[in-house]
Amino acid sequence: MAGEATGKSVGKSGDLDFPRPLTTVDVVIFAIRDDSLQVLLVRRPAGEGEPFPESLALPGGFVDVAKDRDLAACAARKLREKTGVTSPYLEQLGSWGSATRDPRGWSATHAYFALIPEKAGELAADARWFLFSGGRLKEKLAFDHGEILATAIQRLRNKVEYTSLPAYLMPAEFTLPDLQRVYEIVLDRPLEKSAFRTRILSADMIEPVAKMRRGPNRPAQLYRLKKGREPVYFVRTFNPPE
Amino acid sequence: MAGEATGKSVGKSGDLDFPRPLTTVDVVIFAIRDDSLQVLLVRRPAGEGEPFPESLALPGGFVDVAKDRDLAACAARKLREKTGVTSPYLEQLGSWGSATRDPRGWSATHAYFALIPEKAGELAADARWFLFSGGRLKEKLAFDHGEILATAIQRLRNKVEYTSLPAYLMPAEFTLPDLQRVYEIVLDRPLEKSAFRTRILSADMIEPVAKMRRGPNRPAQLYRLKKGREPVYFVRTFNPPE
DNA sequence: ACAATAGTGTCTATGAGACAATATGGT
DNA sequence: ACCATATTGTCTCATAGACACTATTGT
Repeated sequence: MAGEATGKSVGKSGDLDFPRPLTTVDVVIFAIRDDSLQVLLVRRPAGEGEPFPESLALPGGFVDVAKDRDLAACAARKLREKTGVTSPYLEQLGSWGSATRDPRGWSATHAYFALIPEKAGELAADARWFLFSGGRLKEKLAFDHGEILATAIQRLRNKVEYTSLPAYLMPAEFTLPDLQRVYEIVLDRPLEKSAFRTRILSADMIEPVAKMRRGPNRPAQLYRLKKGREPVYFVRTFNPPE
Repeated sequence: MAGEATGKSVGKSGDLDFPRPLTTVDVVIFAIRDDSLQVLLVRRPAGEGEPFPESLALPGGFVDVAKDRDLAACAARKLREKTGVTSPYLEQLGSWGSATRDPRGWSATHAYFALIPEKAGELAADARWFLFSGGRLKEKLAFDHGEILATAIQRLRNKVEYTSLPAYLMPAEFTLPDLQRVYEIVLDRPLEKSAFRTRILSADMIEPVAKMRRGPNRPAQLYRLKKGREPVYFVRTFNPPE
């Protein structure tokens, strides 16, 4: 994987004296707020030499070779710094690298995506939640972050069709109608109550707690995620997405 | 994603004078040969200062900021250099980065995986095919390439359950029993003939050519992939993988 | 005719989709 | 009693799994 002659700029064996791309990590952080899917963005600084000054961007930054053990730790650190959340659902999304995506030079970013419950920790000063109107964000993002965000949403929607991922967007205790609502928000289409309940309950992913949610109508059973934090994969998608 | 203060080693805004990780790209190349799934590996050089001298490794190497437009182009170039194949199925697998995976320092690799037909182009001198015995490779690989390879196999097996990916492992013309055999090789379990045919034929991914494969028994219809090269996603997996 | 593999049909089980029916709280 | 929502049940449909049956070649 390394050490072979790949071009003029790479010298003889063992020689590491050639230009290296910039290496960054970015995190797409999703949460359900106000009955809709929202993403956490930061405002870029306005300093001299800064690319995309004052633009909106995904939270992220350079890998710190002194501080970060590995990429996942770097992503977890950035998530923690921005949201205070320490143990969320964090999955690698992919990487984007090219000569032109950053005006400062060849750069590659490792993108992660995180799902956190609404009322998690304290938000950083420069971070704000943004919602999608019609499945799209209104504002333009710095770098290729718009593309990365679009990929993240696509991946999330896709996986929600056949996995229990939305469970990671829920508070500690929730009802089945709550969970179904989150599925519907992410998929942006209604689901059948009966089929939904059958699927979730037979997946052995949640367990009832000895409490009910009371309201102006029939109370609903409260559930919590089972210990095994692994997401569940269903053998069918929800709808034949025609 | 960049430019914020992330630690002592990162200076003030716009300052890019801090240590950068090494950036590489590695490619996991699969093909069906001799009725089994095989992967292309290279022998690492023995020069002084080379990590893992003479070990087996995935084909790959440093990103060449002068030569490579982007990561995908870099992966395609490495695939072409090793196999002569120019338009295969090439998908990003993920990235691995840490302080310790390469003894030369903090490094991050962008891993891709490729599916190519058996009798594709000319193999590079240092490259050889290796097969899995019992789903595992016998030899140890350099760096964390064993882990990357395991992830690739897992991803391939997983996707074969509900996609048409094995079609990219086929020659230009093939029969349905041929294709079923490739599914079975990758999944390492037999599939039902009838359900298999129904699924594939209703997926509208292949079309018959006006030829039959003849043998010492009933001839089989030959098919080819339809133009639209996108993989097909089925709404169910093959077996409830209990 | 026979062997061998290609291709089709039949029957059952599972789970989704549609939608009706019932249950249980607040007011 | 009535409303609103939770929860369950019924019926139909599509497709996988199992497996039997038919088709078509070479020998």
